[in-house]
Amino acid sequence: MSLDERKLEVLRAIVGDYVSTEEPVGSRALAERHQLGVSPATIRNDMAVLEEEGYITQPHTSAGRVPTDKGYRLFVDRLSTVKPLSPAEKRAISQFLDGAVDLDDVVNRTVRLLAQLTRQVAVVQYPSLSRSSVRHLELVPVAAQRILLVLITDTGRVEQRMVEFPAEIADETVTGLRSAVNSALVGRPLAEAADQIEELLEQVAAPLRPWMSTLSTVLLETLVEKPEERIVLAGTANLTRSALDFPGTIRPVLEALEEQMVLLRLIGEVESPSMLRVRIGGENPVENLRSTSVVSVGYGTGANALAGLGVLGPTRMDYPGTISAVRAVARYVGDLLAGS
Amino acid sequence: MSLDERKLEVLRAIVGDYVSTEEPVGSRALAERHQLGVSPATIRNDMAVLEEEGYITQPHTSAGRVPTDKGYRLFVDRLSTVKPLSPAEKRAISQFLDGAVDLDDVVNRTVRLLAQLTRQVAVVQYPSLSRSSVRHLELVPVAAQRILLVLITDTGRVEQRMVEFPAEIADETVTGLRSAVNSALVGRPLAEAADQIEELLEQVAAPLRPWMSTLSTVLLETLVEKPEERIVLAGTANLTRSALDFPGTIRPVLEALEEQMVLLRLIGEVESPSMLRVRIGGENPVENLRSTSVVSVGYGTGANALAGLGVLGPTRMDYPGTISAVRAVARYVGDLLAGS
DNA sequence: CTTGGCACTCGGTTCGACCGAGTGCCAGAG
DNA sequence: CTCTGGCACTCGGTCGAACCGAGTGCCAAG
Repeated sequence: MSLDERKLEVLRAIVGDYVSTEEPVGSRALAERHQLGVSPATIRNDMAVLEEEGYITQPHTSAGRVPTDKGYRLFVDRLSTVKPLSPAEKRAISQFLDGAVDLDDVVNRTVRLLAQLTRQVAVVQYPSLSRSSVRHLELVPVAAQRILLVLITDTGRVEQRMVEFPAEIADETVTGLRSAVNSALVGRPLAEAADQIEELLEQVAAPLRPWMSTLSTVLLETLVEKPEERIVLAGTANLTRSALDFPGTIRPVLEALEEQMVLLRLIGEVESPSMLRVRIGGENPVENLRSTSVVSVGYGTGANALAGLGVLGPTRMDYPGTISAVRAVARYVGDLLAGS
Repeated sequence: MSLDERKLEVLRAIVGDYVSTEEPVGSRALAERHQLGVSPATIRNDMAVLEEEGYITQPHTSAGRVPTDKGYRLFVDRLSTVKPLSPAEKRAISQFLDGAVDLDDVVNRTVRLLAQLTRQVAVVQYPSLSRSSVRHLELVPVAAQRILLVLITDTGRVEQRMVEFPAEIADETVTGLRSAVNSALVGRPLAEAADQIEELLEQVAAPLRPWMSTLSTVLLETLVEKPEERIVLAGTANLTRSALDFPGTIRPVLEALEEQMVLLRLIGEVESPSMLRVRIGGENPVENLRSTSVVSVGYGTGANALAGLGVLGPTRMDYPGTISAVRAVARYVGDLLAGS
């Protein structure tokens, strides 16, 4: 059942040629362009075996072969060699990302850079709230019974939420609440804040208690139960580069990309940075993305991942190049955030 | 040169039929579907005149007629009657938008709603900073020489910016700066904040001066000189609905939509709410969008516009329906923000 | 001014022929 | 047992001819 060396070489050549030419590749072309040292007829025999094993397929009888998802998988796992970035690309990364003034800026630049570098659709997640800690909480009165709660995390994210109280709230009350929540929560990971918030309600001075009750409900809701994840996209125009890659239309892909939840499933499930993941075609959990591949990786400061980023493109993509680019950008962004 | 009543009626019928069938419309079909009271031959004569005047055109000799940009323009200006929203649509708007918990939520819901309602690409701008006032400024120390400046506006926008100081900064200094900037700027429109910021630098207590110098530079830069505009999109998948509408590919359109500046030019230039603007095909300032139409309107609280929103679609769009939807959503969002 | 008639144009479709890339199989050589 | 050259076969893509039909422009008559 195992394939000998030459058959693997043939598969590698097929993937390489198909990715660059966008056309099914036949035995003659293969023999000409690569030094395999054997005749087209021999290659045909190898191809027959590869097809039987499910690594390649024929679009129709008199056409060349095209890799299947399984073929790409083997290629990615065992046949591709790392393609280091060119100095120009490395320079582009640092030039593009240095000079970002805040987190929004970092994320926006990153997603554009990644789209440009890979010529695919780029996806970048903001540092996940659930993996961040509280740096500061601010309460800003905006109306008699309303205050704006502003959360600032150690990763630089700033989140807002309106809090509505059942009665008018005095300035001293706001001050009291502010120092109470800050002393209880600053420095805490959001993921572990639930207990603190409940404790807070008990420990706080009696006059503040009713207010704190409302506030802690909102805090629990927005910080712990359903912390908002932010995701940005760029390079959707790259989907139109080769119309052949998608059956009929790119519509289902565009639809999938509009769903936050889908994007989160694609790139958000990361544990450690530098853990890179490639999902090829049908391996993908999302129905609409069965004809695309996703390369994703975690990025972060040190050993723990803050969030994910990645790119999405046709299964016929330049895996080695894309993987290098994604990895390099993730590392750079991680370092950048660690320094701030 | 002026067209008589029947010719206008014919143009209206052509636009209507073409929008719904997506096919060039001929004289026979026109006579059958509309009660114009004349024969196809007569309609042909009218069409010949309309074509000579540039309102309609023939894709090729033996095809029916299609409206030109000029034809759509006349239709929008003089021939279309307002199409009120159905009760179901009105209900959808209020259900969809009520229950938003903060500005991000409002904007996100709005853009999705608009895309769904019009079945086009929806564009919504956050309340413009230059038309907002300062509600609160917060300074949060994040490192020895760094603080995070957080601006909260009366429209609920929260903006952040990192400020780097040349030396370590003490807590009292931060407190001093915080109260200084707040007392000087709270309640001021950002557009008029420049003078205040310069004054601030002179009036502030001497020990704070060097710090204030750095801070005021950043303030000027981020609040006055290049206030950041935010824009969100939804419904790009709608571009694929009819492939015929775009010459060859939607690529140029997707590219244009990725440029913040382009979007800003399309929907950001509004003076008063309820001033609705329709840009048809070639009227569009952006090269890549010459085959699309944009319907935009300002939204705001009371008489002054906060920002713009709108939709973009093929020139062959249902103008009356789209215009009503855009107007209704803008009004609803304006009211929603006025109440918060 | 309107109408019916008529010749004309031209894009779209269908059909058949043909070409060529590519395959699978087989027999013979190494 | 493996590789190779030869050969028949398949089948998608292209080209051209024929044809159909929608739609037009023009004209003469009402």
